[in-house]
Order: sequence, then C-alpha cells, then structure tokens
Amino acid sequence: MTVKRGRPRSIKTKENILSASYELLLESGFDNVTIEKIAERAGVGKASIYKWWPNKAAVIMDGFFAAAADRLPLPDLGAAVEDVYVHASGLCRFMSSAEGKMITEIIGQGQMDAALAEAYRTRYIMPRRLEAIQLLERGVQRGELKDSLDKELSVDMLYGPIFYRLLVTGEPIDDFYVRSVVDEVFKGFRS
Amino acid sequence: MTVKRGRPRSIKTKENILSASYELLLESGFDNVTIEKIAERAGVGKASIYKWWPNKAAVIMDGFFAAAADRLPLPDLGAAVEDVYVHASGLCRFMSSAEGKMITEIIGQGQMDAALAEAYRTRYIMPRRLEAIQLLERGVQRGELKDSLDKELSVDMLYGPIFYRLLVTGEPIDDFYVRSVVDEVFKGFRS
Amino acid sequence: MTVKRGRPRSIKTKENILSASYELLLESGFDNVTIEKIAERAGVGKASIYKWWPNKAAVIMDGFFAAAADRLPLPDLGAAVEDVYVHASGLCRFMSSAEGKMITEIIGQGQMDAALAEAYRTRYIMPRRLEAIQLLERGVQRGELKDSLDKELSVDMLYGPIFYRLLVTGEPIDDFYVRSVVDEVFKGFRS
Amino acid sequence: MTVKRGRPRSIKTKENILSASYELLLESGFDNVTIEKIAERAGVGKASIYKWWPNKAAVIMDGFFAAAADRLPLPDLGAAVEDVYVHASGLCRFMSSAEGKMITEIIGQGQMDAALAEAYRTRYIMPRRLEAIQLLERGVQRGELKDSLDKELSVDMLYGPIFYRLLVTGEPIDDFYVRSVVDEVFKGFRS
DNA sequence: TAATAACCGAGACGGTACGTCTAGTCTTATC
DNA sequence: GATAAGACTAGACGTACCGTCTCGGTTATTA
Repeated sequence: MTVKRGRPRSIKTKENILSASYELLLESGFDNVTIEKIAERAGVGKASIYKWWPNKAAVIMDGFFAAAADRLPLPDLGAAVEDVYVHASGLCRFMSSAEGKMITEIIGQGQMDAALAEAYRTRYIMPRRLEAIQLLERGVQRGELKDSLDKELSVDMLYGPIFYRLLVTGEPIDDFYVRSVVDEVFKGFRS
Repeated sequence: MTVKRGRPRSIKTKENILSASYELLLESGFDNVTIEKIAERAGVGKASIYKWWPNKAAVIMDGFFAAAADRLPLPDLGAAVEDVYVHASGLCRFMSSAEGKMITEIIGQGQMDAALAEAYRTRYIMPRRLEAIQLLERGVQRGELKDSLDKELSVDMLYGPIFYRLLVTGEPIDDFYVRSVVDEVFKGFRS
Repeated sequence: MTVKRGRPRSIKTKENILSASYELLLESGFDNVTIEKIAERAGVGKASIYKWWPNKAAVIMDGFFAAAADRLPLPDLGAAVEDVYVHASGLCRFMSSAEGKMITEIIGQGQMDAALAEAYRTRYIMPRRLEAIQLLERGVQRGELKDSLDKELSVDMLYGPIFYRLLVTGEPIDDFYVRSVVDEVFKGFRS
Repeated sequence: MTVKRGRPRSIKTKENILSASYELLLESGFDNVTIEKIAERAGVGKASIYKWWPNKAAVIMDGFFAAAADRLPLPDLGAAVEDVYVHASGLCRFMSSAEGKMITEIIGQGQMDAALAEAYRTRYIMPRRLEAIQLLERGVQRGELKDSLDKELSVDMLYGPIFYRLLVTGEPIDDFYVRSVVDEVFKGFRS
C-alpha cells in the first residue's frame, strides 16, 4: 500500500460544509440553497465542495443525514400494533415540522434527479422500511398478528396514505387519521 | 364590465407557448425546461410568456393540462370494485409512462413551490379524487359495498400505496400489486 | 394634388407628444427618455408617435425646437463687436443651463445618428451661423470692421472655442473668457 | 499591503475583451456595440466584463485607448508655428478617418455620461492639450513667438474651430482651412 | 345622412439587450 | 497535496424598450 502524502483531508472542512448546508436548507428551502452560500457560510472554497460531492443535491442530502440521521428510532414497547401506531404518528409529527419539510423537498427534487432518489431510498427510506417490517415480524412471532399478514404490503399501506397526504394532497394528518389507517391495515390480522 | 381595449390576446401565441412547453417537458424533463427554450420553440418573445404566467412552473403546468387534461376517464362497467381496479391499474400504467413522469416531476417541484402544489391539487388531484369517491358511492348505492365503508379513507388507501411507490420507493407497480391493494382495501366491505 | 380625405391629424396629439418629449428630456436627459414614457405622459398610443416620426431622436429634437426655438435673438445695438459679445455671452449662459444641456446631448447623439445631425444643423446651427454672419456684414457696411475680415472663418473662431469647452474639455465659460475670444478674433480688423 | 489571494486576473481575458470591443466599435459604431457581442467575440462570460467595468461606455473607451493610445505624437521640427500646423492637420486627418469617428462618438456619448466625459478628458484631451501648450512654450523660448501670447487661449482657438466643425457643423476640414486658422491665431504674435 | 377613409388610444406581439445570478471549473498562494 | 480565495466560461433569469401589429372607436370629407 502506498504511503499517504500531502495534507490530509480536513475533517473540520467536511463538517463545516455539511452543517452549513443543513442550516441553509432549514432556513431557506431546497431551491434557495446554493453551493456559493454553503461555501461562504462554511468558510470553504467552492472547489472543496465539488471535490467531494458531485452536485448540490448530494451535499444537501449528506448535510441532512449528518444532522438528522438518528431520529425516530423504532419503539418496541411490547404490543406490535401499538408500536406501529406510536411510530407512525411520530413520523407524521416529524414530517409536518420544518425539518420534515426538508425531507419532502429532497424527495421532490428526487423526482428529477435519479441519483438523488437512489441515495435517499438507500439511506433513508429502505432502512426505515426494514425496521418496520422487522417490527411486524416480531408481532407475528409474539403471536399478536396472524401469520397470513403480508408484511411488505402492510408497510406500503401504512406509509402510503401518510406520504400521499404529505406529498400529493397536502391535507393535514392528525393522530385520529393515523389511528384509522393503522386499524384498517391490521383489521382481520389481529389474533 | 369594462370595455375591451387594445389588441386582443393572440390565441395562437398562447397555444404555441403551451404546446412548446409540453414538448420540452416531455423531451427534457422539468429541470431542463427553460423559459428561453419555450419562447424560442414557440416563436414567441419571452415577455409574452411572463405577461401571462408568473414563472416557469406555472407555464409548464398549464402546458401539461392543456395537452393531457382529458386522460383517464373513470370507467363505470357495472361492478364497483372491478371499476376501481381497472381505473387504478390504468393510472399506474399512465404514471409509469413518459407522460406520467411529467406528473411526478410536477408534484416533485410542488414540494418547493406552494402555488404550484395548490394548482395541481385543485386542477388534477382533487377532481380525480372526487370521481373515485363517487364511484365508491355508486357501489354502495347498488348494494355492492357495505354502507360502513369510509370512502375518503378508502381512496387514500388505494391511491396512497401507488403514489408511495411512484414517488418514494420507486419500486415498479404491476397489475398483481394493484390487485392486492384493491382486495385489501375492500376486504370486509363487500356485500 | 389629391384631396385630403379621412380624419385629419389631431393637433392636440401632436402638441401633447412634443411637450411630453420636451419635459422628459429636461427631467431625465436624452438617454433616459423612451418612446413609451413619451406616449404614456402624452396620453397617446405609441403608434401615433411612430406614425409621424421615424425614431426617438427625431421626436426629441422636434420637441426641443417646438419649445425652445425662438430663444436668443441676435441683438443689434449699434456696435457690431459689442453685439457679437452680447450674443456670445448670452449663448454661453444658455448653453450652461439645464436647457442648454439638452442641446449638447442632442449634438452628442448626433455623432452616432447622421439624420439627427443633419436635422439640428439645418434647423438650429446654420440659421444662427447665418445671423452671426449677417451681423458681421452690417459691421463692415457701417465701417466698424475692415473689409478684409473673413466672416466665415471669424464665426468659426468665435463659436469654435465656446463649443470646444462645452463639448470637449468641459471647462466653465465666463464672460471674461468670451471677451478674450471676441477681442482676439477682431484684433486687427477694427477700423 | 494585503496579501494577494485567489486566482489572479487573467491578462488574456482582459486583452480579449478590449480588442473585441475595439473591433466592434470600428465595425459598427458606438450605438451598435453591445456587451453581449463583446463577450461573444472575446470568448468570455458577460460577468467577466461587468466585474471589471461598470458599463458599456467604460469598456469601449478602455478598448479604444488600449489600441489607439500612442497615435499623433507632437512633432518638433524646429519652427513652432510649422509644428503646430503639421500637428493640427495630422489631427484633422485622423479625426476624419474611421478611427477618428470613434473618438467623436465617444465624445458624443460623453454628453450624456459624466463619468465617460471625465475619463476621456483626463486620458485623451488634457494630455494632448498639455503637449500643445509646451510646444508653444518652446516657440516662445526660442524667440519665434512673442512673450505676450496667451497659450491657453491660443490652444482653444486652434482646436476649437476644428472640433466645432467635426462635432457641430460637420463641414469638412482641409489643409487650407487649418492653415487659415493657424495663421489667424498667430497673427501679431510672430517675432 | 350614410359611407368611407384616415386617424387615434390602448395594448399585445416578436425581438434584443440589459445587468444579475448560479453552476461548475480552473489557477494561484498558503498551510 | 489539500485548501481558501476567487476569477473564469456558460447560460438562464426576469425586466425594459424597441418598432410593429391589431383591435374598437372617432372625426372628417364625399357621395
């Protein structure tokens, strides 16, 4: 292996870029963030950004995940259906906040940027989907849910209406609505 | 009403703008359409576009609706559940095509543009939602569906998973999937 | 000659255009006058301006002459040299005022617009030149000036230094300067 | 002095802009030069022009001086009056050429642009004036011209009629005319 | 007195250029 | 060799005017 020569990459620089990006996204919204403003606020040259990220969308998404990654851990309170409800209503609250707005904007931009879409699916959506499926799995193993439950489909039918309202119709989501969806999905699958 | 004065607005110009906009959207995608390219292709001055539309998103959406407005009429074959299935699978096919791609891009841009979102909700989403609800209504009246069906919720649970896949997970949608969703939604509500 | 048919040209419209043009020239300077602003202030359609004048410069010049034509009549007090001095110092005062500024701007624009130059030469410069020459003529006839005076050259040598300062060096012109020029020009030609 | 940081200004870019500007001025005249055409011909972004010059007039004037600065050196043949004549008739020939046309256009534009006027006075007119005065000075020192000659006034009375014809009356200037002016100015001042 | 012209105001139109902004690249000196 | 500073090309933005072109409507003369 070759020895590393020259000045090593500055961790500080990377962190500054990501946090500047996150702040700007939160303050101004996706469309109003520019690489130049990120560079200026981070006290960094534009080239240092382009060196490590291919374009604006990629930096913004990384900035978002660096700051917001570990939110919304799935609960495991004991009762699977109740866990799902708690998780889903927490998700709705988060998505309706200023921070959640950032996610819908990133998803929105993803409609025109395949690489971005691929990235947030891999890094954000799929892990959460997997966790949800495992949660249902536990419910089945604990005998709370019937074995015949189609877990993939159920997750779609839980998240689907929520994101549909968030992204498409824009209607507000309250706990009562979440409760209705959860009840409907598990109707007939509770032991 | 005030008297009409001055040269009247040219229908030809309006049509040229809208069709140029539509063509470019189809060819290059939302982000690559520019007002300048629309003006050039339409053989029109930029000012004539800004005179009647406030921004790019507004022209593009008008262009899309002028061209694609009357697609996807709801069927009424006799059996409500079957109608819903036919309609939903038709929607999926359309949304997965190049033309459907335009809609997901417009919805995507709507995440950063409240006026645009408001517009496509009023002009596209809500009318289709209403038709779907009426279709369910007919099913109830004809006795095919139970009276206890929550029609609003049902429509969310039909469209939700479909748009969730289209906009969020990006997974492909086939007829089998649509069939599963439809069956699940109406489970327990068929007379 | 063919008989005139149809609605005759509106005098009011013409006057409104010319006075609006003059006001705007005085207020904002040549470069900041636009046909649209003239039309608006005159309460007139743009086409009515283009109908009677070929371009902006032509309207502005007409507007100027309609308002300022009959200024600076040549004096005839008795002594030719004194008349020339009075006339020249009056010209300098006028040219140094806000109204005179309009003339230097028109002359300035004339450097890039041959038709405009031709027009102000014919309508403004040459008549004044002619009057000045006639004034010298009278001086010769009355025996105040020698017969050997080259009148054309003398007028150039009177006006030349004044316009040179006005247009080129921008140095201010006072009565003492005018007196010096006049004395120098007539040196050796007084009887 | 502060340390120089960042990429230094490209000399190539500056030169391309100035020479493109000069070429276009020569080809099309002041009014028909546009920043966009300069940028295109120079192979340069518009922003690079606006970065270093405030407006069109400033670029054009810089372009002109960069190309035409060192024309018309004052002669010193021995006899002051003859030197003045040679210089003045050379000036007239130059000013009547296509290149001279550029100067009259710049002076013309200067009537509406105080900064431009200030600039060409400082950089073009005044240096030449100073040289002419020094030339007369030498004539006095060598005893060819009387001590009583008002040098400032004399220069005005030499250049004045020439620029008056160039800028105002538009009459052509030939060597005979120049000779007449020179003779008249120095009449009574030759030793 | 009705028809016929030419005029007029309003304002939409196809264009051109403006001056600004951002993307993404390149160049220098510094660390 | 990575960095900050910042100049660079490219090209879209939204605005302002240009000079032309319809409209509906208004005055005159002519039939």
